[in-house]
Amino acid sequence: MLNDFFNKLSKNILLTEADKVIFSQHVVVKKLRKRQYLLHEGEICKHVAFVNSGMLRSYLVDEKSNEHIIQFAPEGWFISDLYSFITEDASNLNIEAIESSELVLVSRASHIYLEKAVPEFFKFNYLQYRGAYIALQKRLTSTFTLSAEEKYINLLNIYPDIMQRVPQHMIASYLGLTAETLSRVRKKLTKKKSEHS
Amino acid sequence: MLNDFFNKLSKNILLTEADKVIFSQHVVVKKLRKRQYLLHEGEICKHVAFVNSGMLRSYLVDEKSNEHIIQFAPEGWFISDLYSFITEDASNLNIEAIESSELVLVSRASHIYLEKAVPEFFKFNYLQYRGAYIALQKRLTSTFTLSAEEKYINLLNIYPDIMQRVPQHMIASYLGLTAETLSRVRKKLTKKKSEHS
DNA sequence: ATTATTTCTTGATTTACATCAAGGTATTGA
DNA sequence: TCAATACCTTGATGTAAATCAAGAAATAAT
Repeated sequence: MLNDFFNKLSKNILLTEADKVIFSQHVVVKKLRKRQYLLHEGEICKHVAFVNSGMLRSYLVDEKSNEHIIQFAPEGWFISDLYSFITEDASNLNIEAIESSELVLVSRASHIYLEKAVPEFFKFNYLQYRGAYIALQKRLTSTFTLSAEEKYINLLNIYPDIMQRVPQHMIASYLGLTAETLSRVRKKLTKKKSEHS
Repeated sequence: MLNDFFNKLSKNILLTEADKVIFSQHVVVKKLRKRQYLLHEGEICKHVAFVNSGMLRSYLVDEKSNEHIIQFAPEGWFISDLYSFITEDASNLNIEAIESSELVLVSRASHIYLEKAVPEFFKFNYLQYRGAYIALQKRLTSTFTLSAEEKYINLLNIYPDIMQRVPQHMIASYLGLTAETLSRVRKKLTKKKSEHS
């Protein structure tokens, strides 16, 4: 049940069997069917979720009720609203399963406990946050510097696997484009490709 | 010399006098005049800099040679290219003093050493990265969801102090706007204000 | 003091992308 | 298996912000 979770942690830190026992006492496994929610905006985010299988997305709905996808989380990834999780303020985000998924949930109290009880977990989170910050900075610069077409190509290069499993309008939403614009970009790209041969 | 630096750390962690001695042996104080650089793109980022006084900016230059400001760092802030600092890959960023500044520099080797020798420093960085990630996510969502005018107002609310010290074209660059657009936004806002009275 | 540089403004024009609208194609579900 | 959603495409039109251009103000430098 927790194997994938432990393997993920073990990629960056050293977990003893004793550590694993501690973890197993402080996490919960949960299943979500496609289109079920882990978090609705307005709620306090109660968990960090590790995705054992399936895929989730977190997104925000703006004034004009357009959705903006913050993150995709396929198997092997974590997802949460870290801001709400830490501050216990109401979240602006929604977290939804876009495939039927199995999750390992860590509550706020458990998260704090585990960082103390398993110092390597503290280190793991240090690395996660640092990496997430760097990745997000790249995303920000790509939204500033690239055209719609370049953003799309760039994204395909970074996450080819994820982009194959996700509907186009969600890719558009992640990139800050409309579905129509992305459709036209794709058309142009296939035309380019065929001319190339 | 290092008082501001220690005060900053002490806001989040507990530093002993012994810790301070260790720090003082592993950091370097450096001054930059206005328009001098801490980092040029293509170089490996060798330091994390704490700003004792003055202000720096980090920015990236795109294909069309437009500048995009990633970060402003006035006194009390840290600045670096974390990606390059960690991976030792060449940086895409430039870091420049926009006022004459005094910095406390921590090299990569010292950073690693200090995190081991002063566990509280490791914790400090954990908190820094986590906070930076959350702040950056807010910045990303504001670029997705807000109009030019809203972005500007939002930024003034978050960093009123910094925005008063920085030329407008740099504010524009930070927001992903042109200087002309920001100038027009500001004109419209002063008009609104005068109508209000 | 006055030249030079940087910064800001304003107008005219262009452009990338959004919006609106409507039909087509899958996929899902009783 | 047929209706209902969800998803994708295409065209026509609109628009916020970029670009181009040129001058005015402010700051800095000699």
